[in-house]
This record gives sequence, structure tokens and C-alpha cells, in this order.
Amino acid sequence: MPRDPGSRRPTLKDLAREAGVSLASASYAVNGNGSVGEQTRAHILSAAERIGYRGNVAARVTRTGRSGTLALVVPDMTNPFFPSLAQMVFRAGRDAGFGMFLVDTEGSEPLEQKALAMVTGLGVDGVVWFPIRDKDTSAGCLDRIPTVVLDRTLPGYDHVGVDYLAAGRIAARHLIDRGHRRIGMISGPCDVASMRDRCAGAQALIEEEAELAFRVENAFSLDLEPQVAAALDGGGATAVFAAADVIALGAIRHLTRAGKRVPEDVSVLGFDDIPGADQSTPPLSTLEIPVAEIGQHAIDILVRNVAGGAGGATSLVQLDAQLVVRESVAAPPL
Amino acid sequence: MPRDPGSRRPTLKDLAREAGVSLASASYAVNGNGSVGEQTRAHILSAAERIGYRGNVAARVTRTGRSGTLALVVPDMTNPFFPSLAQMVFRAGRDAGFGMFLVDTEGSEPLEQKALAMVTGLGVDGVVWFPIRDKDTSAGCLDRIPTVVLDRTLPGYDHVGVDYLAAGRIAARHLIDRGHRRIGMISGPCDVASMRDRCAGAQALIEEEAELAFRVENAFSLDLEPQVAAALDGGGATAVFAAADVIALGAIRHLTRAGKRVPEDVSVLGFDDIPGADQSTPPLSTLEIPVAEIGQHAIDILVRNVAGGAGGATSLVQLDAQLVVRESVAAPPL
DNA sequence: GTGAAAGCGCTAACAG
DNA sequence: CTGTTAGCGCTTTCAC
Repeated sequence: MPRDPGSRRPTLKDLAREAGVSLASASYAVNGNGSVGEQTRAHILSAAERIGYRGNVAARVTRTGRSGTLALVVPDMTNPFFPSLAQMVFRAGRDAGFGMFLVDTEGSEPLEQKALAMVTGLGVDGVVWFPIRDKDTSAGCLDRIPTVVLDRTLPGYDHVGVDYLAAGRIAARHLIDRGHRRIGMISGPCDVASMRDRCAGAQALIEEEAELAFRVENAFSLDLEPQVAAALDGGGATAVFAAADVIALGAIRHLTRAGKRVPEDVSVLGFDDIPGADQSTPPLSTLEIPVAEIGQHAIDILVRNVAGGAGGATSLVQLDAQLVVRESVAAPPL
Repeated sequence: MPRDPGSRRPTLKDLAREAGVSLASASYAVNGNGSVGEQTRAHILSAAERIGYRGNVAARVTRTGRSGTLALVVPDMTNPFFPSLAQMVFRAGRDAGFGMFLVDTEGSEPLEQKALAMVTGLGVDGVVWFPIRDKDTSAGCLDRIPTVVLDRTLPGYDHVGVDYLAAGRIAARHLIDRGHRRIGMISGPCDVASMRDRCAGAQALIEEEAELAFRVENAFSLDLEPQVAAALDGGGATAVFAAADVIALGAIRHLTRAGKRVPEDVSVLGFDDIPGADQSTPPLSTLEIPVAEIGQHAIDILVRNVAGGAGGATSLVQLDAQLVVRESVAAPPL
């Protein structure tokens, strides 16, 4: 019978009494540091087992300022990109010995600010933060706690991100190399630098070596807005670069329904490599964001800072997106 | 400049000194209860603002045993069903005034047990738990903390779930009503009761009123295993019930590639109504799990228990899945 | 209305 | 190796 709300949860003191030792010995035995005789330790541990002693992280935090946990704060778990990222960050964090948890800010700045306050108040040892926009809503509550910002860039914070300018050029390069000369572009919402950069990078190269058939913007959605559909239908592009996979998938769907074949009639290149990008028809060629490395770097920076205290300069890591060629881009029709 | 790791984070004591009042008054002013003069309160609050006082949840927890937070523990954020559920639980929880956070157990029982220990140790006021399987891995660490188990059923815990037996019958009924007499079934992994029940419910009705063309099992994946593909190709079913949307989507893809039209040649009915089910071609008919209500009920139970202490009997809530008719099922070909 | 003081459960000197 | 003890930051009687 699991539920037993009546009795109090056993404390270290209970343990000490049960085992007939002092508080200190109990503490030492339980968390393996300090010095206790092998005998006593075993005895204490078995007593702990017997009474179901659990340990109280919160109390430890007040005393030591360390909880052994890291928080990941993200804008929207409902966007398929974030669960993958979260998984990688979690793994890296756990491998480094931390308990990991996540909080979703649902794209709301007040909520983001509250979330940050909550986790810092709870006593996490560090936070991995993927801000909603390139804006610091922390109101100072991160001032004294190791933090690394993902993807966005906020002055004063450690940062690990992607070189989107370069990634945009890689995207354009791929299309151009396949022989395309009239290339259309569908960007996502441009209120964040990461989106603006990937588009800017692509556009620059396209205008240098080919021709920009159109450039339109669409929400993060499979559903295309009217002007986007129109551009696709009448823009005369032989290839289109969609700066987010969801949009790319939407474009493929639209094109297919309009009777055009992808990639025979028009090529589509995405960005992000979200789960499912490899499962579409045709499988989507796209630029992969190195989530695993991002997670690893973020945790590396954090452990360094958690351990070393307020170490020197802020770290700025830029990783490269990588082209993954599948079947949604081909040479233009003759 | 946000980073300022040098100075110590201001405490209540700092606040009290800065405002020239006692610890108690500072505490009262900050959390709005107790009795403080309107003047003093304002004065203290402005002082708090000035020195950037934040409050330390961990410390409050040791003293009061209340953190104002709830944890949601789920098996796999990477499964598109969970982010939707999480969102609903989070909203309900926040509406009830709690800070919400999530931990992912990645389908690993040892991890699940650690996760549970971590959140209870951190001092959450309650936990919403979607266990990996119908198995209690908590090792007693939830004994004294309000917990509600989602979807699985674990003896002794409050529970909110879905009547999957009934839901399975609804699925079969729909297919039969559309005129199908040879119905195939693809179940997901049957190691959980929720899956077994939805299949059992459907199968019972099918065998009563029609004929079960085949019953095979597939992993939670768009990719179909060989024997599943074979059943689909040669089973002679005019309709198939896939007990999970991912599998249903995989079935549609397989059928389409094999040159069969859905739903003209064969109908496909899914289960879950994951995000994207409405975006497939054709849009998937499926059974919708009432995530919003699940979340709301879970939170309701929790707030009741957090407030009322160890109230009476355990609550058992069963909700109904609802058929959502889209375009993937039609009458069988003549 | 305000302050002094006693802890919450735990850790970490320090003494023995 | 083990025990005593002084807090960590905060809340909450209980006097004043």
C-alpha cells in the first residue's frame, strides 16, 4: 500500500536515532563523503532502508547552495524541435551527474520571467535557457547562477548557437549547385535573429549567383498563408528554400496538391531536420541543427561554471548546421 | 550587465537591514500575509526592489513544506502525444497557482525512480505521474506526497484515465457502421493495459458483428514491421483499426505506396489524435483522448489533496475518448 | 503593528 | 572514526 499520508516523512534525525548514531555520522553515511567506519555505514544504510529515509534536497540546498539539479527552460514543447533538443540536453546533464528538469514558457514573456524565478528560487545549480526571443526577460534573477543561453544571443551570457549565416549559404549553395537559377524563399517569423540570419545568408548567395524568385514569410505551420501559396504557384521558382522544416513540409503538401511533383517539377529544401522530416514523401532534404552537440556544449559550460565558480570570460560557441541530402531536391526540369 | 557572480544573493536578512525593519516584518511584507502597516510594507517592497531581493523557495520549503510547485513526470517527450498532454496539465496547474515543471524518464525504470526521488526531494507539493508501464517504481518515495497517476493504473494512487475498453468499441462500431465486415487490427506494444484495453474493446465488437481479418502488433513507429505490411497487403481487410495514430499514419503511407487509395480502397482509423493527425493525406479519422480534461482533473485532485491533507478515499476518474471523423474512413469498395 | 526567537532538515567545522 | 554544534534562509508563534 503505497499511500501513507499519516506519518511524517523520516528525517536525518530519525535515521540517526534509529541507527543509534549521531546526526553527523548519519549524514556522512548517507551521502558517502566524510569519514565513517565501513561497519557503521552499512548499519546506517540498512536502517535508512528500513525506515525509508529519503533525504531532503531542499534542506541541503539551504545549507550548501547546491541541489545537484539543472533546469532547462524552453519556449514551446509543442514545437517538435524542442523535445529532441531537450532530450539531448537531459542526457548530457545526467551524464554529468545532474538531475534534469524542464519548464515550458509557452512563448509568453511574463511566464518566462516567472519560470526563471521559480527555478532559481528552487535552487538549481544552473540553467540552460532557450529564450523566447533575443530578449532578456530574467529581471536579474539569473545574475548569480550559471546560465547558458541557447540559440538566441543575449549580451553577458554564455551562449551556444549555430552559425545561421553560414548555414543559409550552405542551403543556397546546395540549390545552386544542383543547377537552380530561380530560387524562392519562404522564411519563418523574422522576429528572431536565428531566422533572419538563415535567410540573410541564403539570400546573399542567391542574389550573387542566381536569382531570387520571391521571398515571403509564413508562420510556423503546415498551413500556408495565401500570399505564400500564390508565390509558390506563380513565382516561377524551380526550387524553394523554406527556412523551417514545418514550412517546407507545408510547401511540399501544397505543391503536391496543386499537381506539381517534388522534386521533379520543383525542389524544396528545409531547415532544422525535425523528427519526421525523413518520413515525408519525398523525404525532406534539410539542414540539420546539431542538437546533441549543442546540448553537450551547454552542459560542459555549465559544469565548468558550477564547479569553478565565477570563471573568466563568457563562452561563445558557434556550431555548424549540416546539410542532409534526402530526396526533395533534384536538378531543375529542362 | 546581467552577470554578477561576485556578490552574494540578497537574503531576507539583507532586506530587513536595508529597510531597517525586523526579519518578521520583511517576511510579512514580501509574502503579503501577516500584518504590516501599509507604509512599512511599501517601504520594504521598494527596498526589496532596490537590492534585488528574490526569495528562496528552498528555504521556505524546509520551513513550511510547501514550495508552490507541481511536477509532471512523463515517459517520453519525444512522443508527440506527451507535449500536448504536458501543455494541458501545465495550464491547469498554473491556473491553480502552481509553478509547473516536467521531468522525462525516457522510458527507463531506474531513471523514473530517480526522477520521482528528485522531485519529492526538491519539495514539490504534488506530482502528476504518467508511469512508463503499469508498474510502481516509486519505491515508496511518493508515500507522503499527493500524487495522481495518469493513464496507467497503480493500486493505491489517485488516478485519471480513459475508458479504453469503451473507446475500442466505439472505434469498431464506427467501422462496422460504415459497412465494413472484414476488419484488420494493428495494435501497438501490448505491455501496457491502455493498449491492451483499446484492442480488446475493438476486437470483442468486431468478432461479434463482423470478422477480424488479422491482428498484428507494431512498434510505435511510422515504419511498419514486415508481418504488419504483409497483413495489410494480403489480409483482405477493407478497413483497419490502428490502435495508435503513428501506426495509422504508417499504415496509410504503406498503403498509398502500394498503390491503394485511402479511404476508397481501404479505410484506416487511428487512436490518440496526435498533433498532425489532421494534416495527413487524407486527414486521419481517430479517437481523441481528452487531454485537456485529463489535465484539469489531475490538477483538481491534486489541489484538493494538497489543501485538505490526506483526505478520504482515492479518486478514480475515467474519461471517454471521442470519435473524430475526418476523411480516412469511408464505406468499403463494392 | 512589530520584533525576538525558535526551529525546518541538513551540512561542515571542530573537538574528542 | 564519531559526536557536538553552529548555522543556511526562511516562517511563525508569542510577547511587547
